[in-house]
Amino acid sequence: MGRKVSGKPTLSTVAKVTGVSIPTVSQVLRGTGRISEETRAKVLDAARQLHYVPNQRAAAMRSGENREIGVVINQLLNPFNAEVVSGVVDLLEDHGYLVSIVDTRDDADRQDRQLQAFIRHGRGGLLWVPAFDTPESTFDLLATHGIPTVTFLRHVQRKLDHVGIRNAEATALATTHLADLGHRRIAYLGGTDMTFVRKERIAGYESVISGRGLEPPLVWDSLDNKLAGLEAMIALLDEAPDLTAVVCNGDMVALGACLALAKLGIRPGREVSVVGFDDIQDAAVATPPLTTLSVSPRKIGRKLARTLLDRIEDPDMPPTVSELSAELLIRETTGPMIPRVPAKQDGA
Amino acid sequence: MGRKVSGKPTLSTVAKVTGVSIPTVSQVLRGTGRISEETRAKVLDAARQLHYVPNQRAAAMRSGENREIGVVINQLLNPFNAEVVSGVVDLLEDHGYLVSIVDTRDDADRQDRQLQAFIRHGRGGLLWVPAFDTPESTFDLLATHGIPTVTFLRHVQRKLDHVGIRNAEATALATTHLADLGHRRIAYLGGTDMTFVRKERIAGYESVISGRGLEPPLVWDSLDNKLAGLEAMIALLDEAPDLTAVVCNGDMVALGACLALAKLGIRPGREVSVVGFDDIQDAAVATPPLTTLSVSPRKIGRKLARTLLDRIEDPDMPPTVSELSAELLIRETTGPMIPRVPAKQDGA
DNA sequence: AGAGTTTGCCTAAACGTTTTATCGCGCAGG
DNA sequence: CCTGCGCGATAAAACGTTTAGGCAAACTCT
Repeated sequence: MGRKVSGKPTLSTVAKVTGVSIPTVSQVLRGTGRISEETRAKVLDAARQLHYVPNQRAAAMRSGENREIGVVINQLLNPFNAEVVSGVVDLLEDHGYLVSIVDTRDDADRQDRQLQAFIRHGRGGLLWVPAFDTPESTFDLLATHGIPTVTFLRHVQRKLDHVGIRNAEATALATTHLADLGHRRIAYLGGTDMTFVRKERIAGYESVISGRGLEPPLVWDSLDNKLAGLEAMIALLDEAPDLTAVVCNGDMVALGACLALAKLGIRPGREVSVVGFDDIQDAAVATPPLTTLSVSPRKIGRKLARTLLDRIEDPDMPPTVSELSAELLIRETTGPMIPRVPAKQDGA
Repeated sequence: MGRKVSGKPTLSTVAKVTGVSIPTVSQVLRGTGRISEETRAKVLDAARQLHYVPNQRAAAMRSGENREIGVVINQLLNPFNAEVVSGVVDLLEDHGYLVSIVDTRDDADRQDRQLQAFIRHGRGGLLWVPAFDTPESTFDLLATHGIPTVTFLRHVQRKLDHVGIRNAEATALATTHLADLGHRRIAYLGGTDMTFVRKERIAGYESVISGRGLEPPLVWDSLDNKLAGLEAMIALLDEAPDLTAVVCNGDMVALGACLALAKLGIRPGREVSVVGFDDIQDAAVATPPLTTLSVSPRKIGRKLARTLLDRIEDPDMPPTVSELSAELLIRETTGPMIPRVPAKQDGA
C-alpha cells in the first residue's frame, strides 16, 4: 500500500483508499446522489484522514459554478471604502463566497490589468468603483464577458447595476443647514477632477446657494487627505477672507480644513463652520467633533452584496439603481454665523 | 459560419476560426514551440477579433503554475496595514501575479475559513498576519498543503518565513529618548492581549526602564483605535497622576491619548510626552505633530513580496527571518520633563 | 414467480488548457 | 535512391472535478 504517498490528496486518492469510484466520493462529499450509510461513513473517514481539500478550480471548471467574487476599489486607504468592503464581506462570506479585493489607486491602466486578471481567473461577480478616467473600452470588456457587475459610489454607466448615495440631496441638506444658521458665504471644498460624485455633490450645494439667494458659489480643489485639505483650506481663506462656512467633499478634507483653521487661530464651529462627508471613525473623536453627512458604509456594503447576489441569480434583469440617503450629523464644527473681520493672517 | 456564436471564446473557438489545431493556438499565444510566421499572424488576429481571454483556471490546472497569491491580514482598516499591502501589490503585480486580499478582523474562525477557501481555490502563495489566537491546527493546515507562506508583523511560528520589525529595539529607542529628556515615570499604553508584537515592544520598554533605574514599569491596555486610546489615557492618568511620558503601542492609540490630554487641558509634548508607533499619515499632520517610531510600510511590503517570490522559487530553503529597524521621528509630542503637580481633574 | 421499481454504485464524457510524442514533409548528404 | 534531419503542425493524454446515463442487485407488488 502507499503507492503515491506524496502530492496533495485528490478525489482519486480518497477513492483508492476507500475502494469506491471517484464519482461516489464526489457525491458523498457534496451530499448529492444516493449513497448508502456505510459507504458514506467510509468515505468521510478517509477524506478526513487524508486531509482532503477539494480543488475548487477543477470543480468550477466542470460545473461552471463560481463562488469567487472580486472587489475592485479605487482607494483602499480611505477608511470609508474599507468599511464598505467590510459590509460586503460580511454578507458574501455567509453565502459561501470568497471575496478578494484589489486596489486600483484610481489608475485606469492598472484597473484594466486587474479586471483582465479577474476575468482570466474566473471571478463570478464584481463589485466595482470605476477609476477616474475609466475608458469606454473597459466597460466593453466586462460586457463581452458577461460578468455580473455592480458599480458603487461612482455612477458611470447605466447599463450596470449601481448602489450609491443621494449626493445632491446630501450636500443640499448640509448647505441648507448652514444657510439656516445664517451663513451667506459658503464654499465647497475638496475633490479634484470633475468626477460624477463630485459633480452631483456640487450640484446639490449650488441648488441651495441659488435657491436661497446666497453669495455666489465658490468651489475649491483638494486631494482627498488631511494634509491636502489643510493646505487647500489655507489657500481658500486667502482667496475669500470673508468666508464663514465650508461644505467638504469628504471627512478627510474636512478634518484637514479644521486643522488649518486651528493653525490660523480660527475656531471651527465658531468663526468658520465646516461640514464633512462620510462620517469616518475619526470624525466623532476629532476636536471639535465634526459635523458631517453620514451614510452607514456597512449598510452600503450589505446593499451591494445583496444586489450582486440578485444579479447573479437572474442575469437578465434590467439594471437596478439604489441610492441611499445621507443623514446630517450635527456635531460641533457648525454654529451660528458670526460676521468675520477679514483679519490679516500670517503663516503658522 | 457562426456555429456557436454565444458563449465565451476558448482555444477551440480560435482554432476553428483559424483552421489550425488547438495546441497550435496555445503555442502561439504563449510564444512557445515552433510556429511559422504565417500561422502566428493568423492566430493572433483571430484571437484579438474574438476577444479571446485565456481561462487561467484550466491553464493552472494542467500546468500546475499558479500566479495568484493571497494576502490574509488582521485589520484592513488600519492604515499601516493598508500601506504595507500597497507595497506588496506594487511588486507582485509587476511579476505578473494577481494579489487578492482578505480581512480576518482578528477572528481565528473566520481566518480558518478564509485560509481553507484560499487552499481550495488554489492560491500559489500567502502573505499572512496571523490572527490573535490562531490555533496550532491552522499552521498544520498550511503545512499539509505546502503553500509557500510568509508571515509578517506577528512572528508566531519559526517554521515559516517572516518579515517584521525590531520591536524591542524600537521601543527601547523611544524609551531612551524619553529618559534622556529627564522623564522618570513612563508608562506603556496600548494593545490588549499579550500578542507577540506587544510582548516584544514591552520588553524593549522595560529593558530601558530597569537599565536606567526609572520608576517601575506601568502597562495599560487599550484597543487599537483613537477612541479607545482616548479613554484609556484618561483612565491611566487617573491611576498614575504623576506620569510624565507615555510610549504607545500604535499611532492610533497615541493620537487618542493626545486628544485625551487636550481634553484635560494638558499639552502633549509639554506636561506629558507621547510617542507613537507606525508613523501613519495622520501622525505628521496631527496637532501637535506626533513623535513616533517609523518603519516604512511600503518597504516592508516590498520586502515581503520579495521574500515570497524567493520562497516560491525555492520551496526547500530553510525559513528566513528579516527584521527591519524602526527610526524615531522626533516631532512635537515629546519634550523635556516638567514635574507635574497631580491636579484634581474633573470630566470634560 | 415474474414484472416493475427502487437502491447503490459505476463507467464514460466533459470542462479548457498544456505537454509529450508523433507524424508528414521537403531537403541535404551519402 | 535511400537515410537522416529539421521544421511545422497535430493527436492524444492529462490535470481534478461534475454530470448523465446505465446496470446489476435488492426490494415491492400482483
